[in-house]
Amino acid sequence: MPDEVMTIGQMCAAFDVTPRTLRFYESKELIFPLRHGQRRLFTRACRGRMKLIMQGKRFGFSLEDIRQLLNLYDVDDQQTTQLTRTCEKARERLVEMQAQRDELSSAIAELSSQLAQIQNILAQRSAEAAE
Amino acid sequence: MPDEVMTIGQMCAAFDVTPRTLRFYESKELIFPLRHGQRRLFTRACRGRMKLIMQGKRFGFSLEDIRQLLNLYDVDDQQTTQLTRTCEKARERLVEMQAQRDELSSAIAELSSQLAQIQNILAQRSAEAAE
DNA sequence: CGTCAACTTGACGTTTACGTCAAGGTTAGA
DNA sequence: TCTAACCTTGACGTAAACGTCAAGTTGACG
Repeated sequence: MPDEVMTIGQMCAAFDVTPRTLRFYESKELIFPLRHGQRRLFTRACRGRMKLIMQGKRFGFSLEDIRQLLNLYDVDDQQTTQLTRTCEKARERLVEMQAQRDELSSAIAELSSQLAQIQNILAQRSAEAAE
Repeated sequence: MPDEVMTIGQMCAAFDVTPRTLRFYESKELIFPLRHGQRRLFTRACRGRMKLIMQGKRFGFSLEDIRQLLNLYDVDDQQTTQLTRTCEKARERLVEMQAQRDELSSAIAELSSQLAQIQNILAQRSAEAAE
């Protein structure tokens, strides 16, 4: 059952993406569906890769980054190289993400503060108007 | 002195942007430099707007959002409409930014955890290799 | 007067991750 | 057998915010 192969439509439903997305990923060599005639057939391996792709996207990796990481899986049987490289990439990304979050946090604080100021002005103004 | 007018080069130095950026902003009607012949001259008002633009960008507003907010300043003398509208926009943006930060935080947590897992595997493996 | 740096407009290019047709092939069910 | 649903490739379009030429002007300085 889990070895059942899936059509593109089923894949779309399963991963909440469009056919265009899956074809695009294939064209970028992120997934390698089989063929039955012209039709694509997505194996269990494809689904595994798709899971990793979706995760990678959440982490903010580019598709090209993801492709490279996925390729290491294939090439490196022992997977030690792969794991080491993945660690490096993950650490780099973590640093970026943390920096991004810090910047975002301070921007949030700043915007909050400015919003409060404006609301003060408006409150005063409406108080004056009520005199 | 503060009413001194600036060339595009001086503006670039002051705001750390390229000439292309300033011309682009003018074409998008975010700033309205004077002219001396063909040359652009950036007034104090321009610099004020540029400050707001740079802030807006930090907050993640699009240039189009920023343009609209800036325009309200000009149109609305009493500025009450402007301030109210700005508040709305700011609140909307704050919600988005907070959501973004939350998502980023959970992605960071997830990636950290996965990184830790991989590092465990590698640690085990190198321990085994040392036997 | 020359020239060099700084300025101008115009227009096409870049990036990423797909969206959106168009035109046609295939297959399952009535 | 016919049709509707699903699939295919190909190719152009989209968004944002500029980058990157090219070719021509202008202004200050020596």
